Amino acid sequence: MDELKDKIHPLRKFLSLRLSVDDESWSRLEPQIKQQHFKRNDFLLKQGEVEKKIYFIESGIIRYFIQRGEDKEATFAIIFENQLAGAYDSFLQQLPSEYFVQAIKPTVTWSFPIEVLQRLYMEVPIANTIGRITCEELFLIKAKRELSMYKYLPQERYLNLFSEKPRHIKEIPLKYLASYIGVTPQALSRIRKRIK
Amino acid sequence: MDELKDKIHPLRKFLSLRLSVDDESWSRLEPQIKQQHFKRNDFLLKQGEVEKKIYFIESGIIRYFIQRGEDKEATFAIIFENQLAGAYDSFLQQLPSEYFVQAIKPTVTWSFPIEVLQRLYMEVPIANTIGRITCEELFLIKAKRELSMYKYLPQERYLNLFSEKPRHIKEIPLKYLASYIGVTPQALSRIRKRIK
DNA sequence: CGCCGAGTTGAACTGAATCAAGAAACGTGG
DNA sequence: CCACGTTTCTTGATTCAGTTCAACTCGGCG
Repeated sequence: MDELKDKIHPLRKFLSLRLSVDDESWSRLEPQIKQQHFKRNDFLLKQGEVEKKIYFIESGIIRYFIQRGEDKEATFAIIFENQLAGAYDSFLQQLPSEYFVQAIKPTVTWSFPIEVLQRLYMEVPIANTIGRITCEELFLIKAKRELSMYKYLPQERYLNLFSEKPRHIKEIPLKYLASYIGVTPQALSRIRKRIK
Repeated sequence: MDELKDKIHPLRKFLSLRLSVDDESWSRLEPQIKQQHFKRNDFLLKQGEVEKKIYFIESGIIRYFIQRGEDKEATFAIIFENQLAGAYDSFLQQLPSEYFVQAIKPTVTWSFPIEVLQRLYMEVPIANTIGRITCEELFLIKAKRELSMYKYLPQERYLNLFSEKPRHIKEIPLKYLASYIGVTPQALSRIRKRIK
């Protein structure tokens, strides 16, 4: 029990790298944050649902995908531990999500519900800054990915991902990776053979 | 002169649609905001430069593009009047931009320098909220575009743009539109013929 | 042991890029 | 305001990377 108390909260660690979080503020935030566990293939959110939470990924991997036609899907984002996740566009507008958010391996998250966040904006000055930082973080991820889609070819994107997340890449089924870098599983299989 | 005084500032109008801006706060912000004019093909920012400002587009059209190889370029964003612009990723990180930001017709902007914004975060409570709203706005644009790239075919993207911005689309050279939609100018030319 | 999903490999097809050339539009200076 | 030159757009022919379809292998799990 004492060990748990001493261990710094992973979300606090994440926030502390981006802004200064004093004990007073943290003690107001901390009780609002709930842990959730997801099994492989569990959904954090399905298409048509409205996102009510922002998730911080303590461990695991999340993918975002949309459905095209009856049986095809396109994975357009993959999020790893120590990143923020959730259908943030649905969250901001409180409109139904056009895509799915799914764990692709067992995943542990910490999340704020939206009502809590909005109340905190009023009550705790730092919350507003957290809101801004959160959004900036998510913006940068999207901007980076957008650029990589324009700057690099599929095989280059694969190699980039490989050098950025060598440890994780093995845990992601090839079919999701393929979709993420913008080709069919067959094409990625051939890319792999070519570069090996 | 009196007419000018009475006319509501276009940026204030923009902000008021998203949060309440009292006269007191506005009077602190207003003197910090500078108008700038750009001619056709002027650059708001070039690759390698660090973005120091956030722009609000009063009128005109802006495109974002990266250079590939020696002579090829890819337009990945087009921004119209009453939207925010600038290399926001470069701005947030204060790192050199990987892309260019350019006016494709005569354009009038209002902009905050970054130092002012950061000072305002401390001094004017509402500034923090403006920072958040700004970021949310820019995030939603990116998220929307990302989805449209996955959900729709190039000709559908063209038609969507057409129905969203019929007035503006004529003012954008086809080669930029083509790139934005994700095809070559030749291919877009053929799409046009096909749907007409 | 046999099934099923995932990955690999092969062959044929296809849609868009590229190469090339001509037509139209644009703007710049005389 | 016209004439020339440059840029943009269109159209055609060719090429090619990646998709699709299909068969086969591999590995985990009931």
